[in-house]
Amino acid sequence: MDSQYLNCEVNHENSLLEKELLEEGTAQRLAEFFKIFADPTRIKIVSALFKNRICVCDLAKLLNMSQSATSHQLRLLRQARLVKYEKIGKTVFYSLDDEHIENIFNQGLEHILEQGGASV
Amino acid sequence: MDSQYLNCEVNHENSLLEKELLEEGTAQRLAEFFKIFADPTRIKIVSALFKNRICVCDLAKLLNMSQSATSHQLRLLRQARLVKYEKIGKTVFYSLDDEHIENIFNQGLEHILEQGGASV
DNA sequence: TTATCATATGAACAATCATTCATATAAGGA
DNA sequence: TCCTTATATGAATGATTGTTCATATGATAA
Repeated sequence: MDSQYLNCEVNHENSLLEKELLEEGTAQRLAEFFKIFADPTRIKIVSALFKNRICVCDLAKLLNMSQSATSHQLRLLRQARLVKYEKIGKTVFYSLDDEHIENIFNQGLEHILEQGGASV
Repeated sequence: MDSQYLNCEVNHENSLLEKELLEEGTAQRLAEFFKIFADPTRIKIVSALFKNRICVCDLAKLLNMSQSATSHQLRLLRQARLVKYEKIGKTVFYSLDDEHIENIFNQGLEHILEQGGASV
């Protein structure tokens, strides 16, 4: 680890590689963002909110999960500003709050559908 | 947990909600897919491969990471079929192998750039 | 062959994370 | 007021994951 330069024995003209690498902070934030989609429960929540405004207790029943688990996941989605909520009486309704979600979600879906049974 | 139906005391006309929920298997595969983008190291690898074909040792230096760690991450990307490789002599060159990556990646990037400093 | 370089991989470990359990808040109804 | 309903959240726990370390494979050079 003494050289700053790219230097396999093989010499591949890579002098401008460093410029193409995402900087640390950006990579971190981007990873944080994708982490939100990296869980089946949250994926299902997002898919449920796609066409509906849903309260927590209905969502919990729909997911067949505890109210607590559902609420914890909604908190993550809230903190990432992917959902917004609206309190009416005792009930809190959640809905989507980002235009990119639909695109990213669908592209991911397209990907896994095309791939067929290509998991390892 | 005795009722299968959506039944807050509040009645919100939700009778068709169940159809909108992604089924378990799909949600799981989609989450698996996004999990690959959910790590800064892999994000950086993908960003580096965007415009280049790179060998493992150069990539390790570029990331300032050990050869082993780099190789482990490349294995995940390989298993997800997001990268392909080409062995030339001792050297293995990796490159991107999916058309959706660029779109998903850029949409994510757009998202975090728009958001500014909106982390919680 | 023996040595070295490039890469891959199993095991171990620390860190992160999703869920559960218990409890808290806050709104209505009796 | 007291009780119930809807939601939120801190702490604990089991599972998952990224990295390191040690080692293995496979190719080239001497």
